[in-house]
Amino acid sequence: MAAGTRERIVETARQLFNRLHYANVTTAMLAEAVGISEGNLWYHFKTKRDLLEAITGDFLERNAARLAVQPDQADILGSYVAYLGALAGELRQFRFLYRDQADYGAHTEALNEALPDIYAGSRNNFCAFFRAMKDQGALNIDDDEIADLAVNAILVLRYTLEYLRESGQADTEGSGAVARGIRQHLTLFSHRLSPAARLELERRIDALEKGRLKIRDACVMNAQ
Amino acid sequence: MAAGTRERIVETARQLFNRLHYANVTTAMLAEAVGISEGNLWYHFKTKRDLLEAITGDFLERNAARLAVQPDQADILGSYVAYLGALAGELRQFRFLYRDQADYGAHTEALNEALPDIYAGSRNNFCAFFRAMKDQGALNIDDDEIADLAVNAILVLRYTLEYLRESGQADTEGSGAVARGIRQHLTLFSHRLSPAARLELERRIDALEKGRLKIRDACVMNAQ
DNA sequence: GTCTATATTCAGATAGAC
DNA sequence: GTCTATCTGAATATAGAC
Repeated sequence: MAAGTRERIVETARQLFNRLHYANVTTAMLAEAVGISEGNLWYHFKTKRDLLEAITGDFLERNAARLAVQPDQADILGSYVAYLGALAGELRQFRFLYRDQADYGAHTEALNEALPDIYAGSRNNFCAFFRAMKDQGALNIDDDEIADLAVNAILVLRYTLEYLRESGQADTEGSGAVARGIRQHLTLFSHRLSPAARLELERRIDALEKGRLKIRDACVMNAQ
Repeated sequence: MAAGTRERIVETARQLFNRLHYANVTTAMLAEAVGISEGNLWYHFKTKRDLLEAITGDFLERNAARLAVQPDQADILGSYVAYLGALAGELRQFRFLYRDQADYGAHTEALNEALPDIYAGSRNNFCAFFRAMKDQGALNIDDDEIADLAVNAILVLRYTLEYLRESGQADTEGSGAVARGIRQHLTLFSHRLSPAARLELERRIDALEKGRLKIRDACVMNAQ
């Protein structure tokens, strides 16, 4: 029974934080959800913030892998969609880290320091992809417009979640909110894509979502 | 000395909430900032939430006026920039109401119920402006692209503030964050504007910002 | 209307037995 | 490693004098 208590705490906390907001999840609530006593919680994590730091560490690791992605020149559109998939998973799995920043002081120093680089890295990623698309004739855009398009793409992908939540539409796991962000971001440059590239990109994004659904169904079956 | 204590509380609270986050402003802090005792605070507002409701009421009133704006067919670009100015002022003055929604439960029922309509109304406003620009030959866009452009405009204008804050850049009053959002949103459709409309829009946005600066300078002088 | 003093609540954290 | 019992501190709110 003792096996992996720490891991179960981290995993349960991440899910509860995503669902209810970091500040609204009490240690009593968390202990009950994990099925242990509060005292045991404090044995594994000296403070609630220590727990937050553990989750933040997982996030930073996964994020670093995403930022290291480069366009595959042999398959620009395929690698772009793969990148979108990685970003989408990150937004879903670490939803509260992105969302609850509004709660000043709720964040670890590590994350606060990393965020400027995370956004800068993301901008570089998108610029690299858009430039590669342009070089291959798939995207019709001026050089000096690429950086702005990258920022717009980040804004749409990242904040469609908040927009849906604020306007009363579901934004939690399984609601399809991240997928809607991906669709919406396409409207930023769809009209600048070659007809072939446009079709291909839409086809691959469909496939990405179908894949997600299959994974989700498998999880539901496993949960029985 | 008693004159307008209630108003001073509301005004001071709004500013503190904007600067520090609703949840981080304690009633003790607020009472000290206003220069009254905590007991007196409770005389004017039975609960902290009552105070929030008073501010929310001010917001909803101002917001309703903005949503009622229609494009002036005789001066589309001028009325569009005036609309942007109204939206910008709202985002600045009621910053925390937009931002701290992540703090689940921090909001009044009134605002939670109004938000879907507020976003829907804003989308309608932007659609009306873009359609008018198209009809006058200022904007080159397909009919079925207008709704998406409206959503993108809202996302950029509203969330550039969060993007700047998260990435470590100032987003508070006087930082120019809202102005940056206005600039960024222009990149969504700048390439689709006629050269004349493009120049005219940029000129008017410059003027809007200059006007703001003049107002701000005046405030600083008055504060002496 | 405004103050001082006090009460209430509850989340975060500790102590020590098992 | 896990539990039960208890403590602390901070924030919201009340009571009652002036």
